[in-house]
Amino acid sequence: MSSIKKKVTIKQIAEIAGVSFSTVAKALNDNKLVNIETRKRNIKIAEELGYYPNLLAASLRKKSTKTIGVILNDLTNPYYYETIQEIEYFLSSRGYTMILVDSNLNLDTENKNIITMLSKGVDGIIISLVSSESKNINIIIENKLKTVFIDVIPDIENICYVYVKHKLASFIATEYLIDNGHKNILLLSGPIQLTASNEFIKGHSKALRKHGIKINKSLILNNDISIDSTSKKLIDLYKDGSKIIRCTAILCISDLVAMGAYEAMKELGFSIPEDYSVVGYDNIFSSAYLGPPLTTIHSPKKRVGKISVNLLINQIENIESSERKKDLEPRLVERGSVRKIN
Amino acid sequence: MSSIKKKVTIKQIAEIAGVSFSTVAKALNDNKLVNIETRKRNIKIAEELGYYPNLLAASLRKKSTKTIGVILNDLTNPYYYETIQEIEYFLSSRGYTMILVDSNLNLDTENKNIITMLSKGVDGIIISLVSSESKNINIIIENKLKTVFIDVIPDIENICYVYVKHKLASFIATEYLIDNGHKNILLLSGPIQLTASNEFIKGHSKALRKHGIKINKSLILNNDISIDSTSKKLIDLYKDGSKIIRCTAILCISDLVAMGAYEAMKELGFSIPEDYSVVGYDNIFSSAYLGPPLTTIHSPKKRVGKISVNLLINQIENIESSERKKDLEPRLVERGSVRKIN
DNA sequence: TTGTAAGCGTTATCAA
DNA sequence: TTGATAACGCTTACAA
Repeated sequence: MSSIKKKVTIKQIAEIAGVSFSTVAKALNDNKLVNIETRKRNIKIAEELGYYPNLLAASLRKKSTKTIGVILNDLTNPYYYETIQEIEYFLSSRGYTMILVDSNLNLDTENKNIITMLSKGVDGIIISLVSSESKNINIIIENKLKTVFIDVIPDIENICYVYVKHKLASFIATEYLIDNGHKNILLLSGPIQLTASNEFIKGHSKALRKHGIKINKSLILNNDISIDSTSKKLIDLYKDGSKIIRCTAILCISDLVAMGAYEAMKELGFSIPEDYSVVGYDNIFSSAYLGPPLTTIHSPKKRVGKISVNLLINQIENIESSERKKDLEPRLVERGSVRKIN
Repeated sequence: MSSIKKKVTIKQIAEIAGVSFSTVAKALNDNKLVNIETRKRNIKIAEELGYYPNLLAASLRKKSTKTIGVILNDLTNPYYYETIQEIEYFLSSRGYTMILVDSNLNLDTENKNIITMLSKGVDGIIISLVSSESKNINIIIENKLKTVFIDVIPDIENICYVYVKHKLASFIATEYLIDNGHKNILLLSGPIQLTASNEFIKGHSKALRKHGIKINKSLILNNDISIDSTSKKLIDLYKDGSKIIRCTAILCISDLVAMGAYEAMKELGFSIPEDYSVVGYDNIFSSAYLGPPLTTIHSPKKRVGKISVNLLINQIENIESSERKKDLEPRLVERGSVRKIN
């Protein structure tokens, strides 16, 4: 009320209410042991004074902050945006709040981020690791930090994770291309040190094998997952007269990469899908609106968010649930970037 | 080291080091009053034990959490993604960390979010309000919460904000369309209660007036800022035989709205820019890759993030800086969605 | 039903 | 140069 008011605490409320501050504390927590009248009166006074609890103090005492950390390996990737939205949504509906940090694909930053979460006392984290084999995993385990891994999953017993089957994604995509008559498929995978890159290649190879198509290693490329680097790569390849251009389709490990392919084709004067068919992976927000709309493998990004929150909170609140691992399946979304040939 | 270790505190370090815990505390904070040797030794022990400070305790005592709250009115809007990235980046480079919450365009949720930030003791907030006239602003002011307003700015003395001139945006866009021969421009603005919607209309009208074009109120529409609702609206309008379709250009308050226009045109069998020219506003990530690439007014989303962090931290750390208000200018980005007519 | 008091893990003041 | 101690604002046994 007064304009020079200091932050109000339970002690001040206690003074006004004429009870001890511990009674106020109980009252504000709606403790049934406190007389209903006292409770009401204290709550009323608290409201009038504009009281809000100091959660730092409470957390210090209770050893629970009701906040969880979200550590992403690359916030720049639009892939994560939908997941973040869902995480925020479900977290808040469960009474939690989110600290969001970016590791910038850097192991040291990731390490720093994990320590920060520990220091700030989060109840748990949801993390997409920079690498599935980093030492940073040890910090998590040694400190018994409750965590759900998403996107990149370390190969460790008994961890809790939500995964999307990358191998299946490229398998589906490749079969789809084959069904549409494509035999010369250029595979644009990600950085070679990324587990996901290799899995994507495996699924692709598996589909080729299944259909009796010879695997041509020169048609499998590892490159950064970004529009610009993909576009540049493709243009360079073309200018160097690579035979890669004899392919009829391009399968990309990410819609971002597919967008890079779009850019390159535009630059080179080819059109999609007339000259080259393109299939992406992720189905990010914008893919449906590209010219032409991108045929892609949908990754259930929102479900990843929702489920990871559930797994994590169940862990934290010791809610009965044997589930600790979720492998989600991607699915084909047919749009306009693939042409049937024969 | 031991597998059943409890969280290590300065007391345990003190015991091992054979000094008092307060000496350890000073040592770990690199206090020069502590003997250099003691300092080194304590730090070494801390490292060996895998110590990390309990920031809850420190914050409670120091009254600073080194975390700032980011409260967005609609996390679902891709517009915010780049801003979030920048905020995270600059915050972390200044040693701060971010709590991110979504108000879902709901005043009660916004209120709850602000209280949460207060309770969690954030050092300040960056907020895009649900409404520029909400009572929630009072909570912020009464509690002297350091804040930077972005995107929607309340009309109040002496606040700190980063703004993008919406009026200028639509002015630029309209002039550009006029320069390209368009006189019948359909303006797709946002919800009528949004200040931004009105400013967008004002800038548009100003440009029309400047060029002696009569303002036709029936060509100004208020509608939700979303792809689907825009698309639906336009299709309905067309089917109802509205004369709106006699326009030659559509100016949209957001790229999202422009995307809705794209969808509608596709559905209706019109093509852009041949049949209708379209101009957007925001220049979100995907706009450059639409078919055709969207001509739009670029909003400096990243700069909003960067500057808001600077203004906020300067406030918090009492760094000399008279700046409290920043009005950023949008600029035209010509791409392929506008046709020159005569 | 209410109150006392200890404790959460730090920081910071003052004394030794 | 180091140590004792109070304090930050709350929760929670336990006592009254």
